Amino acid sequence: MYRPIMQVDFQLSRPASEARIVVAMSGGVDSSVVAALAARSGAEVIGVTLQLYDHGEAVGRTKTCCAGQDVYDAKSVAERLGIAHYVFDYASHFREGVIERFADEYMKGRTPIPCVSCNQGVKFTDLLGLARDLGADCLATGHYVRRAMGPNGAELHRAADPARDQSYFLFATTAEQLDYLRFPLGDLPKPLVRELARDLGLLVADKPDSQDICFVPGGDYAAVVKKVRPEAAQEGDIVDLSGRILGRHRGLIHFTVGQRRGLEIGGQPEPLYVVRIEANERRVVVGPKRALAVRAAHLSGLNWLGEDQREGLSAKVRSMAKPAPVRFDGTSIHFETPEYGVSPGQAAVLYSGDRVLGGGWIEETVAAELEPA
RNA sequence: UGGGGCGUCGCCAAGUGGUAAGGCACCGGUUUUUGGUACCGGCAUUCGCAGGUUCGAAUCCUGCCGCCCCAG
Repeated sequence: MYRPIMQVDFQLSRPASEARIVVAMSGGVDSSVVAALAARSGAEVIGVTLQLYDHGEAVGRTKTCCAGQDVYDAKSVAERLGIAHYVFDYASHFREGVIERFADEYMKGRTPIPCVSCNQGVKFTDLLGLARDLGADCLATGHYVRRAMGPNGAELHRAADPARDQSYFLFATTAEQLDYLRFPLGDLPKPLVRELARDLGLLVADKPDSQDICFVPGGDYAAVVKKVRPEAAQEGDIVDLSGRILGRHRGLIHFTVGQRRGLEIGGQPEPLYVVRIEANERRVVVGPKRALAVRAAHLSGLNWLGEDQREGLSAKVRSMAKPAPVRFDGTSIHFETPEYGVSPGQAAVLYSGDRVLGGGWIEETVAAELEPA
């Protein structure tokens, strides 16, 4: 039976037959399909996989990206597609730019987003530079996000499938990087991508989606942080909003603002949540849910992709949240209704409809004045 | 060693004769390319211990143990 092979537009500035596309291949389903789609486009395709870390004995696991098994999978896919494929060792870059930074943020009482650091550094700086060196017209990745051409150049938009949207992790992408990047999966629902993978006979078609932090094998990120920064395991007090000591904790790494579980403090009439983390005192401050309400957040490291728009915006303070209406004054976002669980170190990404206008890192938050219950 | 009170799951706590609520914590699952959140499920055959009364007690009686308060 004839099965139509989907064609996607790689938005090239010259005929595909003359173009060269570098595809970032993690070894997963998504980037494998991107490679396949690129190959179908008629352009010369070069698959590149970055070796970012090595789990050693953990090799063989299939839930993480860029480990031994994944490099092998990427290579196999490239072979089947008949495209060139290179593997580069960026482990030391990754360790410095992502893993150590991740640990240091926790040490400061903040909650990092390693995926953003990785996109900013290893992927969109190192790998992107590599693609340019290889003379490619663009670098294509498997991110679920859309790149659309607007009056002022390339724009970043949320994925068509809101359930898969990864725009949150790409807010720090600069206009220059965006100009060179391509995200062929942004318009496709995930099930279709898997279907394509099967139709193409890719052996990774049924590989499980990646989840958790890629460089943390068993989900125990605290163990990884302790390995890099042993001092991360220092104990401290857990206090309530008035400073009363309620208990002890086994290291700031285990906590993030808005967190409920793991405090091990019982006998309370209502659940306690981490309200803030005082790194210098190694203190975790907890309180009732209403104490988490935040009405504004101060941002740093702003990256702006849009025009100077400040009204009618919405913001996401975590990847899988529905954008909340906000006002932006240039450095802070002000929520129309209180937002909960806003943690320093996380990102605030600003949208105008489906378009990503930019975003920044949450430095500090302003508590909403709520009536005591 | 006079008086009073209390002892129910890790914590808080209902339940005073009819065969153990609930909350917190904890555990598991779902969701998720960050951390979290949320949701779903699990969680005392047993009520400080030992006897007794009763068809039947965590609930009544007796003794013992432990803790608290007042008075010393």
